[in-house]
Amino acid sequence: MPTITAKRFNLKDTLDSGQLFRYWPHEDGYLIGQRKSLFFVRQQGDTLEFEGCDKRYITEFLGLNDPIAETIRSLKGHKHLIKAAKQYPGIRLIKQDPWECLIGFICSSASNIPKIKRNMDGMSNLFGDRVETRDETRHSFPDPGEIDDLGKIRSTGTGFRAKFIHGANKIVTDNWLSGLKKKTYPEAKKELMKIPGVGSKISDCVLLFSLGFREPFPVDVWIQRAMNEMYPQTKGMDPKKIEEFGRGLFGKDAGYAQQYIYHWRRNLKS
DNA sequence: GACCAGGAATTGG
DNA sequence: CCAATTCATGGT
Repeated sequence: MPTITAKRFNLKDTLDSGQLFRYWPHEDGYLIGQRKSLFFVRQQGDTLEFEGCDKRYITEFLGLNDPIAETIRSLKGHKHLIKAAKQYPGIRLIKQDPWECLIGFICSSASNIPKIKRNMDGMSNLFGDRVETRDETRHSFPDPGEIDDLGKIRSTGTGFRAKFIHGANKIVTDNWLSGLKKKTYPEAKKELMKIPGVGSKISDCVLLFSLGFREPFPVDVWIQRAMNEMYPQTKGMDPKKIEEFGRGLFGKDAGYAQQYIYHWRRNLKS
């Protein structure tokens, strides 16, 4: 199997930090689905072994070239944050397929990770094609335009989000999504929020986890909780205010700050 | 501004 | 165990 060297990287923490939904523990690694592809990755110390995709792709996907030392340096004045980052130094922001990411986070509203996984697997099974890697079969994630049956979308347990997914499927294209990368953060966010079911939090997730932006600071209940504890002055602020507070505090690396805080707080005590 | 949609997961008693 | 609460968005 081909390999890559990845220092101070942790595959498990990265995958389990709530960024993507179609991955499955397999043998002593993971199978990962992204649109038409299905690939396998396993970590052995500083070495990543992979199969089913090329080296350039997986390096980009896992954020292995992110200047993480620089990010930590620029955040080092924030002692609460550094505590979280030190506990999970191997987390990276991943760069996933924007369309699949968008639908995943539309599913995420008022939901939870196991259920989102079921929604996404269900839509792949109903609308996607068979794909195989290492003798395992999964289904690809459908393209924009292919998720065209509201009843089937409902049947995967998406509930009131089904009509948002159906609506997004009608108006979004891959080209439109890629075009957002060239815009500024506020402009790209404004565009994304035109999609039904996409508010401030979900657009920030898509910008951060698929379109390469680093300054979004998506605020969900876990971030709100953690920020209230770490920065008491945020108590009583609504999510929009906390988002502004976080971006003001952490600046261009607010996205990484958010990811450290989220994973740390969710894994606290248990 | 408060409530609901649909429902599994999580928390509280 | 069973009941209450959680949860992001858009519409009323």
